[in-house]
Amino acid sequence: MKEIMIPTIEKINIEGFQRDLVSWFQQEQRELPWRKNKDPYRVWVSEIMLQQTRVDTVIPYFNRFMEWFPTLEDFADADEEKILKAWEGLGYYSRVRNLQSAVQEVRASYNGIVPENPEEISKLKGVGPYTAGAILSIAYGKPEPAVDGNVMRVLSRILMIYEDIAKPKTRKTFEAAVRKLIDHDHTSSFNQALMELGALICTPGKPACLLCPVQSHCLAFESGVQSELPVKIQKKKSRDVPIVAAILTNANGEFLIHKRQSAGLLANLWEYPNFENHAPLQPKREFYKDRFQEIYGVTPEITEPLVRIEHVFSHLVWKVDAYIGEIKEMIDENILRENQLKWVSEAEMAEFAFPVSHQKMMKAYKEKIE
DNA sequence: TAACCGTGGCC
DNA sequence: TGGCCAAGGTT
Repeated sequence: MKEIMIPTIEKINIEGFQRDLVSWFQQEQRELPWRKNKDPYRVWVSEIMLQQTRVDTVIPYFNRFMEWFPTLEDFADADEEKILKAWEGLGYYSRVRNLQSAVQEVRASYNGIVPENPEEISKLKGVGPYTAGAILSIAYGKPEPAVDGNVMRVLSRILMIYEDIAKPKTRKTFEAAVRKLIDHDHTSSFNQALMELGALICTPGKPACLLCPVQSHCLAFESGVQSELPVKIQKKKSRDVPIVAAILTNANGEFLIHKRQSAGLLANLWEYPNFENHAPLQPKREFYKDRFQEIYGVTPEITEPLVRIEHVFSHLVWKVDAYIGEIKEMIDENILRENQLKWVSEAEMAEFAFPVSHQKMMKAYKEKIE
């Protein structure tokens, strides 16, 4: 175990920094639903939702989640369809499956009490270094670092750290810095203050240094280099994936939906039948009909084009060509089951979680048939 | 380590 | 308009 050196930390007036940062937070913090109390379950849910997701996006999801699952036990007992529906549109869907798995583990192994030490809490699915530190410091007052993108940006400027924050090992440098800087009497406020400052003042583009409560402690401001920090290498471009999809109906006015596989992209979500179109120059309708038969065991009549949708993911882009089609013949129950297919009415469909691109397909369909 | 894993807002 | 960004974790 090699000790991490941060030479510039010697230049910081630590007590003054703590005082200015914490008092600013205690006066200026936003009122947010997960700040109403320190219930570890609520803190936990909020931290998972907030991973890579903006506060304004999370707020309505969090409030609805607490209505649906007020306690840890309620969530532990919920069925998978319901928890995915609670997450529909938030993205990174493994978060909610890991959260339920972890909550069930807490109930089974810890008598329903979220563990308050780093070793145990870090074993829970979906709880990494950041989330562990956030729960421990916010809910339990433990002096643990909670290093997210905000904290790395803020402290890279305060301490003039030029390490590339896109590299995983860099997080350890900032954890070491937080361990030196953290106010042991106000762990919750201190950690949240670093993030709040990053969100409101010490922003990526043009930081509002003139409004900053810790400007007098900031080495980057002192040197006028705050806009050069943090150092972050750019990620490479994502690739395009051409997709053909179809909203398929039967004589009863029902829609054919398909459950995605239990691992990987959009795992366990429902979707309209589709496939990767590796032969985009093929003549359309008969070719598509054959592909649907090969993949799903159903033979639709593709009647007309519906809409083109671009679905941007972190690392790839779906270029979706959506069509409308009909299935005239009766499909055997075994075929439906084996291929994870289901006929549902419009009302029933509302119980299932869909990716955003497929929600857009249905929206376009409804507008078209009006 | 680097790739995978969503989505919406912003400039 | 396209790249960047947002309270990351897993493999």
